Formats: sequence, C-alpha cells, structure tokens
Amino acid sequence: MDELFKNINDAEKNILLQSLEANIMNFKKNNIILSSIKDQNFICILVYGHLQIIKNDYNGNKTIIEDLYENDLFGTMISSITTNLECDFYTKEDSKILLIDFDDVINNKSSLPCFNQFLKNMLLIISNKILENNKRIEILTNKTIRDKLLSYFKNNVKNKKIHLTLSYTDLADYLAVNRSAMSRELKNLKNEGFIEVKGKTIYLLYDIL
Amino acid sequence: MDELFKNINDAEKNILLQSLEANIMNFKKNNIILSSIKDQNFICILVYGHLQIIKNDYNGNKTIIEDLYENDLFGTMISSITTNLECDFYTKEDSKILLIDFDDVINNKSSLPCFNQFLKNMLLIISNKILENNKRIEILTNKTIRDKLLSYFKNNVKNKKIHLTLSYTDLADYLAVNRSAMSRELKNLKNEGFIEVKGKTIYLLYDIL
DNA sequence: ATTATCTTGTTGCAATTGCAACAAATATAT
DNA sequence: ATATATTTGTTGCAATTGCAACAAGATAAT
Repeated sequence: MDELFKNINDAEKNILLQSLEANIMNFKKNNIILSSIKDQNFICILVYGHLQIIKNDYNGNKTIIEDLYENDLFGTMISSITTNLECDFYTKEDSKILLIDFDDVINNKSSLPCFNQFLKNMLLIISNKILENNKRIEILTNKTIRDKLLSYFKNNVKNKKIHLTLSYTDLADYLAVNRSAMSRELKNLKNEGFIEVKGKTIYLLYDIL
Repeated sequence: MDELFKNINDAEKNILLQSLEANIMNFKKNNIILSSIKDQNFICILVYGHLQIIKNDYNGNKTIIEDLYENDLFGTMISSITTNLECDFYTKEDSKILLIDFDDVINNKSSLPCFNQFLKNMLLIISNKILENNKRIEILTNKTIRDKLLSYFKNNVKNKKIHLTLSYTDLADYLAVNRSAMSRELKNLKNEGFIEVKGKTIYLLYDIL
C-alpha cells in the first residue's frame, strides 16, 4: 500500500481512489471471502486485518501460500494465484479491503499528476513480481532436485553463503519437490563436499555454480 | 511495439522517446549482442531485423527460447530471461534495436498525456506477462508429468478440446520434462481412455480435471 | 524428386524421486 | 514447566523419470 501510493499525499490519494471507483469491503473474522477476485483482475489492499491465501490440493491438503497483514497488496497480478488454482481467501481477523479494478486503471482518463505517479508505482511493483517469477521459473525448469537446489543457490548466494529465509519445508514447496527427497539431496551435496549446512545458512565450498 | 505505443501518434512518440532518453542501436547479421541487457532493466524494441534469444545449458545444448521479428518487444521484464540465465541474443539479420531504460521510465517527470498512455500500455503488457508466468508456475509446480499435462490441459481447454500451438518437443520444454517421458505419459493417458490425440488436437474424454 | 533436417514414437535400463512412516529436534502454547 | 504442534532427518521401497538410441513420419530445402 505504501508502495502503491508512494509520493502521493492523502488528499490526492482520496481523489484518485474515487476516480478509480475503488471499493471498500469489510469482512468478519474466520470467513472465506472474495472468490470473485480469482476471476477478475483486481488490485487489492488489506487496509487492516489479517488474511491468508490458502491453496487446496485434491488430496485435501491445505497450504498457506500467503499471509497478509495491514497494508499488504494482493490480487491476480500481485499474488501467486491463477484463475484456475483452487485457493481461498480466509480472514483470520476482521478485515477491511480496498479493491481497485485493473480495467478501471487502464481505462481511466485522469490526467492528475498523482495518477501518473500511481501508474509508475504499479509498474514498479509489478515489474518486481515479474523478476521474481522469472527467477522461480528458471529454477523450476531444472529437471533434478540437485539442479533445482544449485539454481536456487546461484540466485541467492552472497559471499559464498546462502541465508535461507524459508524453512526447509517451504523451500521444498518453492522448488516443487518432495521434502524428504530434498533433504536427502542436501545430504548428498554435503557428503560430496560441495556445501556445508549450519542451520539456515548454507556455505558453498567449491565454485560449483 | 504497437502495443507499447497504442493510442500514441508518431509525433508524440518521438517526443516521448527523447524524454525517455531512448537509444537506437544497429547490429550486423550473425552476431551475439547485448550482453548488457541481462544485467540492466531495459525495455527493448526490435525496430526491424530478426533476433533470437538462445539459451545454452552446461551440456552445450542450445535452445531457442524466443524468435523476435520487426516490432517485437523484449527485455528482462518482457522475455523469459533472468539475470543469471546463460542466454545470448543472436542477430539472424541486420537489426535495429530501440532501448529504453526502465529506471528512466520510473524516474521520468514528464506529464505529457502520451506519457500517461505509455505507462498504461506498459502496465498492460507487463500484467499479461504476469498472468502467463503465474500460469506456467502453477503448471511447473506439479510433481509428476501426468499432473503437469493435466494442469496444462486445464489451463488451455476449450469445449473439451486442447489445441496445441506448440510442437510436442516445445511442450516438453515448457513443462520442463523429458520429451520421450512425456510422450510415454500421453500414451498412458490415451490407453487409460482419458484422452484422444489427433495430431495437435487433444480431446478430453472424461471430466478428469 | 531427392536429400537433408526436424519432429515424433518407442523401449530398456539406470537414476532419481515421491511416499510413508517414524524418531529426534525445535518451536509454540498454556 | 509441561504439553502440543511443527519442522527436520532418515530410510526402504515402489513408481516415475531421464537418457540414449533408433525407426518412422513429416517438413523444408535444393
């Protein structure tokens, strides 16, 4: 939200939101909401509250794919959700959501200076998302777990160190591989002397990348 | 290019390009060019010519990941390339390229009406890219070839039919699986009575999705 | 028409992976 | 502090996959 309205003051922001026909919606705690945003292209702002995006696979397993708090942005273009993916938006607390229809942004005729700034802000947010997505696709494109791991390392190494921000369980999800198989492959890399693992830090011992 | 300058006339376009400090570059046929665009965030337009983006894997295999012709757009945010991916830009013909630095777009203070339109055009191009990427990630996230295929079908079905625009070889690349293993899995789906394949059209026989 | 090139189908085999089940270690809640 | 839940490590085994090699079609080039 801060990003989306960067360099735009509150007065301008309100005019802008009106001109974009932004809608406010309120939801009670512990509800599944907003199935419509999966079909329509909305930019959503969680004004306050707590929201989770939950994916259901056909075995009935649920995974939290995103945890959203005050001022977080979400929507088809911002979150990693597709129209076909079975996922729900679940309110963990009473929540207020601001919805902007992407088509309204594109069709808006406004020439307010702040609209210009708003477009640039959106562009920046979305372009970061693209870079992230490209990165993930590059990683997922590898055929073996080892190559996925190495590709992940390559994308996240700094001073021959990789500091994991994800848990190993989540990393396996990110790489789309079985957790225990990944654990096994990490062990192999360790035994073969390529890496050293200390908790959430992985040290690269050779220039294997 | 048409998309990028939609609703902008030629006079406006030239002013805009100046204000964005766009650069023109010319290249001779059969050269590897533009290693810099992998590091910097450029929006590139192939004004005329023929360009290929070629990926080299560490076995020395080359794959054409994009074939670009007159007026096609490319760049880190538009093409499926990442900073770390080993890929080259190869001129198949003499080519003229227009380069716009993304940072210049974001930092541009212009309030020309056409700049506004330009931003909206970019936003639209990039947002389509995101939707495409999200789709691919959803597909790649499946663990088995069968599930990847089904997920691909689900995303491309129309009237219980999938019409392939890709060759089977390219489809295997898109799904990041071995071609012959994919071929085998398609045969299995056929034998189990789930699909019927006639050339590049696949018929879904059951509601398996 | 003939050759060359690219795509597709097929198969055996070895390597990789997912899965399940469990124990140990951590983290969280009460 | 104790109980509860979550994460991590490990392993055997079965299933899936990649790989290689080759034949058959299909397409493009001369």
